[in-house]
Amino acid sequence: MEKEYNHREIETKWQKFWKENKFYETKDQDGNKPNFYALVEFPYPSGNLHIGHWYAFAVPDIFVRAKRMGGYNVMFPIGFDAFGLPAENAAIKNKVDPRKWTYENIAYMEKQLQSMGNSFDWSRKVITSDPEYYKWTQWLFLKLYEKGLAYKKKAIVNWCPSCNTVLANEQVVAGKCERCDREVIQKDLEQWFFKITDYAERLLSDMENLNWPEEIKTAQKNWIGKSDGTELEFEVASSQHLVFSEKIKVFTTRADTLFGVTYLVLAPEHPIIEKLKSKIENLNEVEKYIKETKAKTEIERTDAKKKKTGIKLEGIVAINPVISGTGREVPIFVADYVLGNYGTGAVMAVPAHDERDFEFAKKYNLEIREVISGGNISVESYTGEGVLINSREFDGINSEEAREKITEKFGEKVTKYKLRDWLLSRQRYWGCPIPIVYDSKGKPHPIPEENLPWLLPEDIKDFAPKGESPLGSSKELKKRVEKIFGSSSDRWKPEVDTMDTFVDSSWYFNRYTDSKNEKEFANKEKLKLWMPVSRYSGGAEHTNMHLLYSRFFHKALFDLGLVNESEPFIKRMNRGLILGPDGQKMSKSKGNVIDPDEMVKKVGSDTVKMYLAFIGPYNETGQYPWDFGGIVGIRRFLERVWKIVQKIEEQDTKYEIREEKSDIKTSNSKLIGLLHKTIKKVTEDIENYKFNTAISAMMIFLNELEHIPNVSKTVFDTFLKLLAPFAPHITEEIWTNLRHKTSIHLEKWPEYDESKIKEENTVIAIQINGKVRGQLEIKTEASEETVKERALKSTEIQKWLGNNKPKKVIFVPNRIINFVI
RNA sequence: GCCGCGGUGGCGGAAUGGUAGACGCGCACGACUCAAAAUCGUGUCUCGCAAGGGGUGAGAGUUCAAGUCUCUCCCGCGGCACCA
Repeated sequence: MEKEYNHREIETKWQKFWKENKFYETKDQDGNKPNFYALVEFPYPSGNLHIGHWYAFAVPDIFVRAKRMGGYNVMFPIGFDAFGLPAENAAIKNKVDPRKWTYENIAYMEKQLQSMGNSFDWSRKVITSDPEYYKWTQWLFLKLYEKGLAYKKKAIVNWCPSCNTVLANEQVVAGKCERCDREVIQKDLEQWFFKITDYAERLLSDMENLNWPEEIKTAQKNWIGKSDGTELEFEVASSQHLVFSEKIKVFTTRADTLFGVTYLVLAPEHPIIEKLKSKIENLNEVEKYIKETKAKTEIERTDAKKKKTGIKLEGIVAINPVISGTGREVPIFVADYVLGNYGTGAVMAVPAHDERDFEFAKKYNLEIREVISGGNISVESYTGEGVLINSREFDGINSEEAREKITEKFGEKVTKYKLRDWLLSRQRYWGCPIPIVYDSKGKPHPIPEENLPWLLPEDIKDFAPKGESPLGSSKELKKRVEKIFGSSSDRWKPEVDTMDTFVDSSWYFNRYTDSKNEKEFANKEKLKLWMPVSRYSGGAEHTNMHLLYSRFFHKALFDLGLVNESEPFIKRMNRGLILGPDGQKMSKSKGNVIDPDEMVKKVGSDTVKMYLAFIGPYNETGQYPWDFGGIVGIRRFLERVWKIVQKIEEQDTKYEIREEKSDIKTSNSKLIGLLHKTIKKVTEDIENYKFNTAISAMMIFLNELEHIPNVSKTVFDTFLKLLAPFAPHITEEIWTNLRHKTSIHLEKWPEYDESKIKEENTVIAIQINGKVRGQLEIKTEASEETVKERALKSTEIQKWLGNNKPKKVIFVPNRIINFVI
């Protein structure tokens, strides 16, 4: 074996070997091995692999390799989430075809990914911008459309007046356009939506069965934002007490405060304003207020810190259904702090028991009527619960009971969610075309299935957004529509928007199970073999978007009978973030970017991968700064492993004849014990994604191994197998050098023997009143009596005890004996 | 404001309620060397010559025993944010 650890040579060699021998192409079934589906979020082909990709892919590969050695038939697929804005921006900036830009990036990144030495199954690769893929995105869209889960409606969207385009919520930063810093405005547009709100309850309740970190579950819970409450109707009357037929429905979670209502507030977009137009005496001012509200961005409008504004509707009043006589008629306001898209768009205001209403009432000098005791409403609102007062027959009962009784008598029990429908239309070129055409009346019709994939037209020169999707300028698309639906002038119009890329990524994990199927998005039997995903690793930023969208999509497919289960991901792990050496987020402008290619060249892929695994616990979403010093520690470790092999090889030639027998003799039992302890620790830590402590256990073992004169080959072989998932190249090289005929990665994962972990002697701490006063080395599993006897003999302990007799003795086997005096 | 996560050496981080600081980095000293690097060895929370004392954001509590459990507070990070 070579004296020097030449990582470049070794890594290239084995990567080639694994590839040529199709090592990681997974069969759908392999003997009686159980299938295991390990998934990582597929990357966007930005053009360059950064350290974050390494952290996202190389570290879970440790788990995957260990699982494979552990006897599972593991599928670990990879692909590209290839549609999206950056390609289009590059196209506009550099006048290149987004298609060309994307596919060149993919080719380059694939090469970079190869250098990682991951055990990816490339044969199942999916690229979301391939027509073979997006054909099925479109097909699934149409299935959802048929079921009424995809629909079109007018909606208010974020619009950047200088970029001339719709922005996704995440592209709006503090009310400004992410790219040009221009103030974002609101615009009314016809848009496609998925009816995710229909699934709110199931998305919420099905979380119980998911083995996901609690933090993700609570984040999704908050996002869905369920609240149980009551809907109540208020009649509307003129100031002359003439009751109109229109009523105002309000939603409240505090029906117990109904007697404290002193006014109603409508959202500016509430339809009743239009209906009662002729009755409103100050209509001009009201319309002016509404217009002003619309000019505001949603961010501005929903800023809770902003002072509340509103305007009273003169000439009309609302009637509190529970009050007769004074206080029965209450004024109605329009105010932008009430949202049109939540609840009923109208609220009953109870200033005594709601902070916002209190603030508003103070400003406009409105009545504050206390109905729940317990607070001091002359100072501030009291939002807690309590006993009802000023509420007639409900006086004296508590809030909870009152809510039920009042709801039963005057209203209706309802549940509301904060979750909004998923807006999927994008006025963009580089996305999956929405397979819809419109007839002369503007009614949408699906593209017939035989015409899928509904191709993204290629005759577009200008990708710059002009307010309408670039697809609108395609002659080819128009012709295609005419060909299918008839050429009688321009009666039929194609949909020109494309889909949000989150649609592409909401079902890709299904496609991996059957990525080449031309007849189905995935065969149901194949799906059954792999789905649901056994373990999904990814970034915390996807908690409320990708993960929620995917869950919704999968449930919809389940209801359509297309998949076999209603949840796609059994277990989810969120990883942390790698920061620059300065502890800041890596960014070109800060100049703190670590280039993985460069690092790999310098120290090798095994070292980079292992360092990332060592940097901190992978099962927590911490932030870990890159440390050049830290990585040399790992490199040193691998070099020491390399070196110790030379020692074994020397011995091996010396003891060639009794090669396999020499092991037990030359290894002392202490080392064997440590080996089994190490197997246990590494096995368990890998399962829990605590790779950092697994590595430290292997370091401890190596430290010990280096101090043993004769290193047994089988002991070392076992150690090497533990290391194999962490450092696949170097271990493969050493393994063959040790004259093994087959790959180390096809070896069986070592098993530990609990009985061998126990050492002969254990050091027990002797405490007096909980303070350590001495130590005692004694036979493992020694009884309390023995330990006590030996401990009390110690002069040190005698000194501390003096004439005191222990009142109490606490004994924890193999750990501690504590004398309480 | 609400929700979630966290706060341990010079640094990244270890610790089923049971000897805090494993492992790695850094640093110091030593060996090897003409010398340096690399490598190897020893040491490295803190005060103290020592015996011993103190120490896991602050304060209280439970316990024979608290980094770990409970309460109050402070700080940092992430998410949501007028959701009635």
